[in-house]
Amino acid sequence: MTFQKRAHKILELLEELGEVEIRQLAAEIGVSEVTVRRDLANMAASGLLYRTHGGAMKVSQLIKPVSFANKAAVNFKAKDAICKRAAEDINDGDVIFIDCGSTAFRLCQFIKNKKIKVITNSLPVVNELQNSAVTINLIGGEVDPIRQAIHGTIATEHIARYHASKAFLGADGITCDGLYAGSEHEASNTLAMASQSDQTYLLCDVSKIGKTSYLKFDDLSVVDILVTDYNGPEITEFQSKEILVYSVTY
Amino acid sequence: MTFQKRAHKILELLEELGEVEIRQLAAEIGVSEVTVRRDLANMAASGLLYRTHGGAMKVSQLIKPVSFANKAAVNFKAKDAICKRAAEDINDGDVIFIDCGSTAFRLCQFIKNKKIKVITNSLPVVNELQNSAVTINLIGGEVDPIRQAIHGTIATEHIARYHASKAFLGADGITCDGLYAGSEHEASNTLAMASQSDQTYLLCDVSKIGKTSYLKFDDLSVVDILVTDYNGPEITEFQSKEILVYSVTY
DNA sequence: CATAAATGATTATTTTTGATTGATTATGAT
DNA sequence: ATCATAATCAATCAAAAATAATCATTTATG
Repeated sequence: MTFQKRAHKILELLEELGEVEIRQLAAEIGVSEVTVRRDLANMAASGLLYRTHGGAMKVSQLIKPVSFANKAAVNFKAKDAICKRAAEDINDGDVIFIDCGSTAFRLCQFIKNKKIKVITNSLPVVNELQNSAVTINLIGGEVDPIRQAIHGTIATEHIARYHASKAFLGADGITCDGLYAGSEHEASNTLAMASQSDQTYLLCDVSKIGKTSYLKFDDLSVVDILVTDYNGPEITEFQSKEILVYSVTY
Repeated sequence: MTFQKRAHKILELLEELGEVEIRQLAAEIGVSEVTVRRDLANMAASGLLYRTHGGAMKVSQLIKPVSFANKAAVNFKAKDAICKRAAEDINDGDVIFIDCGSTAFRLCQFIKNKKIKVITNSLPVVNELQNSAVTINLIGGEVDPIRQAIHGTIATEHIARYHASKAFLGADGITCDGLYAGSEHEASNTLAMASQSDQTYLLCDVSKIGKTSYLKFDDLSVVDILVTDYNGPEITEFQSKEILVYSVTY
């Protein structure tokens, strides 16, 4: 039983039940709880599900605003520190892209009072910024019910009609070779946003650094600034590729 | 029983009852009062409810933007009856437009189990159809924070790229002379949806019949079917304009 | 065969929960 | 109004459960 097969099974059960327990999954799939936990961590990082204490639930079942439930989210302290640093570069009057994904989502809390325009394909971002000072443009297209984001060719084309001063992007993994995504849709949206903005920020907590996923979609050429809580040896490699690195601590 | 699950339960009970006591919640959910108190503190901090001595209260409707999502909405019985009748015409395989507005929103509950594609510019519709059998396409563009909908020229252009078999539209007012809207944006979206679908249904409860608003945007030529709880004299006039009228009672 | 990756067992750490206790707040009688 | 009583609350602590981290073992892969 490979990871892909288990992931499929888990998503199936999740779709059917809305929420699942680790105990239950381990028994159902026939692997140890440790493995299930690892799988869930992976899938949560890709935005396929929301990790709870003892199990997982569908992202779409989260209570809105999502920031409420997210207090217990994976690695949220690192993500908050990253986003706080990134938000310092956002000024009134800016037009920014915000990518979908749990990391970029945490940017919302730091920009609520800024007079900016946010263009996003993430439904949680829209919900979160609902009653804030920012004006929101939502990318149109197919709704991905699992990731809670807008995807598809129409979405990608729609992004191309906008232009922003800064883009705040996420990725499933990043190595010195490039960026990795969990799905083609996400990759093309991320790339589209990058190409339509003056500066692109990549928000990556330590768990993403050095990690690869099934689809490599960029050789790091689109990334201008990497914001991360990681400070290991790869940092200099990123810098040698003309990437400015913001190292944050918390 | 995780925190998220309890939060759901609490919000559910709160929505139903208006206010709840800690004793009651503890018994209902099957956890200690201490835990309930902790949950309520968390939720109150996020503005999901008001904490009272011994329990909690629902936050006032004024503060919540999506006011038409709950049963307290205006005239909901008539709207439900209208939408129920309209939903009978929706079959598996259909592609339909759903307009923004409180009336069309109530269509959601009747189509959750249909295998259809819904194209909409209404954020509450997207939220409501989240865990349903339907696939959703969201119109892109500017987010109107008051109406909870997407509008603007990009939105109108985006609608033009789709085609649907049926469109379920709303209006601020309808007379024998035409349709009235409260804003240009809404009007152009409604018109765009109408022109891109084979059949257009207008969902209007009695309070809209005979009412005018500041912008007349159509002379009834785009309306194929009017679904309403009104059964006064104007009905024959609508019929004489080649509009099929579904009169519902409740 | 050697290396790398994935899995499972074990242990330490963290999170969650519920009980207890003293402080605070509401209620009603005077 | 004031006080006494009862209820609720916040804080602390301990137990249980879940998680993260480490290491050994198994399984794949070149």
